[in-house]
Amino acid sequence: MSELPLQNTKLLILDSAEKLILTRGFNGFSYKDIAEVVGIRKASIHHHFPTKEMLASAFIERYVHRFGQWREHVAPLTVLEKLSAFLELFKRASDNAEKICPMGMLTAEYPTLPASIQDSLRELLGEMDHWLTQVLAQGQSEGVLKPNPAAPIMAKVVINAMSASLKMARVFHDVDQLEQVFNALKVMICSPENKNPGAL
Amino acid sequence: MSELPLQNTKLLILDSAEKLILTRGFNGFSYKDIAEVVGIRKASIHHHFPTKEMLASAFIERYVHRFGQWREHVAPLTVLEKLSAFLELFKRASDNAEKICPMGMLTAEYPTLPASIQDSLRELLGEMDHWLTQVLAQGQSEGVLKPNPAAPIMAKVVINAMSASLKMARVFHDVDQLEQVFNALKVMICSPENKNPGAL
DNA sequence: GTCTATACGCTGATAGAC
DNA sequence: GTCTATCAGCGTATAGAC
Repeated sequence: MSELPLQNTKLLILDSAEKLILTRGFNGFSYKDIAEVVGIRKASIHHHFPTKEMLASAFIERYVHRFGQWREHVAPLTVLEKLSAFLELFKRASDNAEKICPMGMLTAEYPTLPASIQDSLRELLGEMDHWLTQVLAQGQSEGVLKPNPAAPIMAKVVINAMSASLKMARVFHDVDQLEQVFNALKVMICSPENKNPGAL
Repeated sequence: MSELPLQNTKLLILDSAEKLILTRGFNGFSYKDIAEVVGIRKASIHHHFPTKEMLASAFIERYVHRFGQWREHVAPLTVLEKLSAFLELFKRASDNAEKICPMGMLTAEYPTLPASIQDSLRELLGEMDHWLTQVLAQGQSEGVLKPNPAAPIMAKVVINAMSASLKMARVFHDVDQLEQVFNALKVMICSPENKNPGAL
């Protein structure tokens, strides 16, 4: 009667791994940390995820999957609405300046990561970059965004700035920085007639 | 006759710690790694730097000091020249896409860092932010930079984008991304009459 | 599926000889 | 200043009982 979750020890492990990876990094947490959160012995974790590498793999693959779902969810929106949704994505990822995004964490740890995680990370980065590039290109062809810089580079500027802003927000306990940086980016990429702050 | 360096074991340790921190992170290297590079036993390192925390402290304080020297060095330059020098700083920090900057690495590891390192990092971030904000504000008052967004936020966009670009350049073995992102930022913040790429 | 027990390398750090 | 020897603790991971 007290155990609402039926068969989800594996899910609990994955969830706490996600939180730990996004706060402390792949090299910054151990099975002991998860065991304490989930309430089982650390040896038991190996039954669900035989190695730490497989646990991290499951995390990042779920993240890729979720991003795919999110893309479908925002597909019907306009370009400017999609950009707003993108900001919301980062704000949610921030979790009150406690976490950062997989991009910010795992690219920093990159050389120390198992090869399979490096591969999955590049896939995730590629998908995010591709999505934003497409959105920005559409905005440029519609005229709501400035024609320069070209969409692929503009996408890199936006993603990189947002990703690093998550980390700065955490260091200085200041979630507002996220929104400020985003609004600045908006000013920098939107065509003049779309710059009024209330429009987005 | 074979030993050119006179009294610099301590310096060798600090140098290799710097390289290791900027490639693998504070949590990604050990005294063993340094011992192998420098050619002494790991116990000997403690004679020069009693704790790992003190070693990291020495690294970041040297970095802050160097940034101070660099600031003096570029002081006589114009705003646009200073921005160019700033790009060069990141290109040098990249070291052929092998390293990232202290900002990118240590802000990711932030919650796992000793308090003294967290403090030094915030100091470094503050100094970089302050310098760039001043430069951008001057550029805006001179009219070479766009008046929006305001200099403090514009500085955050630029620094964040550059810092994350270092990590992307490393992941994708593509140093050119650094310069592309920088040029894009230039397009986004420079007044129209200064946009010609050859000018900077 | 979870447990206990255990393996075993690596970690930062200390003591004391040279 | 560097060495050897040693430490306690933690890391991932395995074996096998229940």
